[in-house]
Amino acid sequence: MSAKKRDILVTSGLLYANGPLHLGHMVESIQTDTWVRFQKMRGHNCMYVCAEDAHGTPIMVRAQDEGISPEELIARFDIEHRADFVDFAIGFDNYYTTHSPENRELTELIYRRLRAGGHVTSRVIEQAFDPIKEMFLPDRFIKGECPRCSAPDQYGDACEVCGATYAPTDLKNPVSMLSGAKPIYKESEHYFFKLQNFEPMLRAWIRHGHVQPDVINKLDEWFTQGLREWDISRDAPYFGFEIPDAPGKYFYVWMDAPIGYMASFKNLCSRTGLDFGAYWDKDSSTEIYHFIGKDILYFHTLFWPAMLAGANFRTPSAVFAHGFLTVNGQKMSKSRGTFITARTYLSHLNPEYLRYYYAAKLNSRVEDLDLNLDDFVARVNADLIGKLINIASRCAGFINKRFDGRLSDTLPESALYEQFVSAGEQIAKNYEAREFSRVVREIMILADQANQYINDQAPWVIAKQSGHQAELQGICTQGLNLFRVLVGYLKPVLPLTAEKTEAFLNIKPLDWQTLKTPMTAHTINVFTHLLTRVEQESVDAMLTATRLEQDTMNKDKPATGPLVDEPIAEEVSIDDFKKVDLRLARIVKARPVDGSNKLLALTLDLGGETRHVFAGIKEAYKPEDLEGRMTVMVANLAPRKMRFGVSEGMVLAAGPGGKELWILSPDEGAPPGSRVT
RNA sequence: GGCUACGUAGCUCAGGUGGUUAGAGCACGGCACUCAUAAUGCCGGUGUCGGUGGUUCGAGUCCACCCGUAGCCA
Repeated sequence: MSAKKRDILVTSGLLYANGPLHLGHMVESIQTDTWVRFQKMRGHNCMYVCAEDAHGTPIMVRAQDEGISPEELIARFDIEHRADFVDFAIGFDNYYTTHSPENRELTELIYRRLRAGGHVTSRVIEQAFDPIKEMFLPDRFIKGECPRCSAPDQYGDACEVCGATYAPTDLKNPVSMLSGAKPIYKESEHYFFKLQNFEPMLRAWIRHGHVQPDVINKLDEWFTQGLREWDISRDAPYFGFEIPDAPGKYFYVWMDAPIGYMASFKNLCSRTGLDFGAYWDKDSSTEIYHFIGKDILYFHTLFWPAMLAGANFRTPSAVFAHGFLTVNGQKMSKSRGTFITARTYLSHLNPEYLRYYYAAKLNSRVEDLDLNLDDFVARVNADLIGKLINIASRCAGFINKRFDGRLSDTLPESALYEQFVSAGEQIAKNYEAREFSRVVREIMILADQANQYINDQAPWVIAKQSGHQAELQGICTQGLNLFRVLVGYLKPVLPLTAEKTEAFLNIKPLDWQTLKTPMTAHTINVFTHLLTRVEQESVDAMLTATRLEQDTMNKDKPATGPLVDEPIAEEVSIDDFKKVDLRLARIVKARPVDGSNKLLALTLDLGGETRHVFAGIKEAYKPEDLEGRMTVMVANLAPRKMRFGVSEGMVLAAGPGGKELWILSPDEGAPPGSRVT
């Protein structure tokens, strides 16, 4: 262990002040908090700051919808988020907001320096504009049909059905999600950060151990595509900071968000007297680490270091990305009832169960982490209750009852204790490297050894023999000392259990150094429940509650579905309906149409008469699957001349279109030509 | 669609630079124990290492393609 005291600043990703925290957010907070607590236990000066991400269109729009100011909205989520973090024992040294004077000042400073350095340019671009709401629309606020596969209801940047990416101008039948109006296109001057100016600097930076090895490949891909200018401005109305010397223009939320890390730290400095410059100046020798999710690598490994370098600040020591959370092997999903919020979890389960389970599965790589709820129950109960807490539970009774809480003066097996102490260096290395799953594995191997020791010594046998009082006291003292070391090693993961243990053992807060000396000739308190088993019923109750919340939310939201997308048409009389002559037909032949990616040419047998019909169902059906099938057609529709020939009728089908289209089939037995009445 | 990563026992995961019969925990079966909110210890079986082909004396480990999962596409 290096005796040198390190100065470390740690951040985790900002939380968007637009919705509740869920168990996916907690992966990052727990990972970061565990690492920070470890550094503090090692005696380093480690500060953990974070903030609410408070700007941008979604927040502005939501506040409008709720009839409140954005400030009121972000204040509400700030309170909710803080409470969630406190209850999960996330020990921020400062939790702030990007909507702060410090952040405005720093954002303006960085912008001015970038501009002075020639790294900012401006030009007029064309952008979608909602004529009713009178505001420019982000891509995610425009929906329409995919230009490639015609899937309806797709966002302006990518199609979730076929995976195509495109510009919102490519969408067919685009509508604004805010007003339902068709967007128009308007010109506006935008400001750009010239990221490409920093390519050599960034290429060097990522090769010097500042990012994980598996991230370098991804970054190489971006370099290969070429770095492009980054649009850092948005037009009013926008909730954010106005750009200096540019009235009506605001900084894009992603511009001031990472600066929020600095602002939160600056706020901490003003409260505690820490030296801001010692951490952020260009020649700073302190360490700065950002823990983030893999989805925001681009911002943290390219834009952010480039912005800092361009504004004459130091760059981060490292960016640590983690994967996403899945629940029972699948993406968290509201419809599957696995979109579990932090608060719902907390109302049913102990936060340390989750801290332990995540730690047991986290490593230094950018890998997704699965919360398997059956495994969660089994693992927590087996490891924490069966192995760890049990050690104390099986020793404490004897010490409390037979020796009035008094531990023996020496350890009977000091070599075993020394072995536990020396294992601490490897555990520390793995903590430092964020290999928490290895940490947990190593600690559990030690816990097994402690249980073996007690089994071998059989204190319950000794207890029945007269004259072996000192031996009994020694065995239990040994067991409690091993337990104390294990809890010490797990303290970054289980701070609350560690605190209860410290109270039970009647000792000062554990750190890495104090573990090296055993606790002897000392009086402990009466053993109390340090941690209880996870009950399957609690997990079930949490899932039930999650489903209920989801149902409630769905009721509040306007329904979606075919009836909403296309309301039932105007009433007609039976005579009107009878004008349409629907007939059963057998599809005798189906073939693709040259030059059309939507149409199939169908030959239909009406039981004596043959019709040729073009049907727009090519994306939904293979021709060979249709041949021989019965279906329903409009038989008296006026023939229509098309580019590919004449269509003599129409086949009935339902669905929004594209791949989502289903033709009608009659029950078996009805002969072709039968009229539908 | 392009790119990146991942895909090992029923479950959750280990398996630097390719090398004897592929490992651990949980679960499961047997035995022991009873101090412990049944918690512990000992013994035991378990896998065509996603698929196909290739490089090699030898591949879970390297290469190609395919399938599946996740993310990114500013």
